[in-house]
Amino acid sequence: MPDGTNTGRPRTRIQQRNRDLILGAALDVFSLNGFRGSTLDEIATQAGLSKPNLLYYFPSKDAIHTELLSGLMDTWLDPLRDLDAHGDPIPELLAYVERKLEMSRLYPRESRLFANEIVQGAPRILSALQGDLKHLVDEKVVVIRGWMDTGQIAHVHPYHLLFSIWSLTQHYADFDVQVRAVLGQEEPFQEAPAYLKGIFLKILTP
Amino acid sequence: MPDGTNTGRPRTRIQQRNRDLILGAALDVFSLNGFRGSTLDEIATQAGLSKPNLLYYFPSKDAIHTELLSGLMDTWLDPLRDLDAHGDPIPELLAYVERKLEMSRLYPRESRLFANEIVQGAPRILSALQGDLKHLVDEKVVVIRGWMDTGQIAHVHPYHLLFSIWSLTQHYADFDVQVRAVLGQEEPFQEAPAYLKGIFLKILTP
DNA sequence: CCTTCCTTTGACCGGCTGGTCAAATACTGG
DNA sequence: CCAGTATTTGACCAGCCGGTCAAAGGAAGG
Repeated sequence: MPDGTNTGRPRTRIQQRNRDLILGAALDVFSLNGFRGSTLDEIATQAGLSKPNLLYYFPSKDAIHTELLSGLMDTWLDPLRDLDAHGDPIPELLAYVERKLEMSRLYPRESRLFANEIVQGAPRILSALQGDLKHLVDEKVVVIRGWMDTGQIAHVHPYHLLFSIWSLTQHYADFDVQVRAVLGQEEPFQEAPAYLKGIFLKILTP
Repeated sequence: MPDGTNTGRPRTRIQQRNRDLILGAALDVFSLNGFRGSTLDEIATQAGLSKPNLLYYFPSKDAIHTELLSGLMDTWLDPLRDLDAHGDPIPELLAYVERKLEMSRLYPRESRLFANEIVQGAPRILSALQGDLKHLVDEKVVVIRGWMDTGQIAHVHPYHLLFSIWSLTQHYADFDVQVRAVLGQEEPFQEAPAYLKGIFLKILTP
């Protein structure tokens, strides 16, 4: 019956299991090759299912990708949502940096999926970027500007400050190969938290 | 005659022109879709040539990609090479940041080509990362450590410092779509130089 | 003008692409 | 155990993929 499965039925264990298998495999493949560079055969093999079986659960390659992206968008913005306007500004921002870095460490595939999509022009999520993302950012920038105006943190361009946080934290997931090639033995995530905390403290201290 | 054209012959105007056309078109296409997501037909169309004509000048899709990457690697590392051990440390590092940011502004396609390659696991340039790149970085890190030990700049993890510079500057090329979606009207490269200069001054001041 | 070499192309190839379908198989409630 | 439904699959399709090739078209020197 599945595919879109818009009928409000509750989804059986086997449906749940196979959808999870497919989405997991698709995350592996899409995050490594981008949308156009990935094939259904590869996803099917990775998931341990046959290709027609994939298409029994999802109507198309596009649908799998869209499902992944839209499911991820929320999770990805959660750390920013949790930035508390009523918290202590500097610890609050440092905690945000830490949460974002933790996302890179725990969910590198998700980070790379986004990176691929955006590097390649964000054809499928541009509207989400201009909508949900921009609105959330605008809202939080008001908070940050407030902290700056009351002298609680240094005055820097708030949008570019957020870009810095995204860029620096996601770098450890997206450019993992390069980071490891340069570091050699050293584990990237051993020093990264302290390093980032240190530099953002300098950036934010008034 | 072309293809590999290992014969030492000087290359005619028409050969030069068509090779340039192909490499330019390939840069457009590869940087937007990654290697596997790009097709020879697309590159040929973009170059205004027929597909067999492409393959008259380059032996394979792979060869075009490799040519682009290896040609780019040097250019990409030039700003770091120019970091002068005998210069004034802080201005020297800020100038490096500026050069890297300028690269993102002027050569976003090249930046995205690298980003695609590395995000996707750097299958074709891993050895260059572990070789040329690592050696150059190791060499410059010695210089930077020297500056730290003599108290001329603040003590921070030198490798992660370089990652920061790469990450922050390349972000404006690689995530251009997202940056613009969030900023709305404002031109990213209007505020970016001053912003980055400001934060790196804070990071580096002892 | 002819010859020679460089350049361009249309037609073609086997293999892979996303996707379909009917038939076979497993699972479930009665 | 059976009926009915959910799941799985082999065979298949048209179109695209990277790449080949023989033959045609151009340029340039003698």
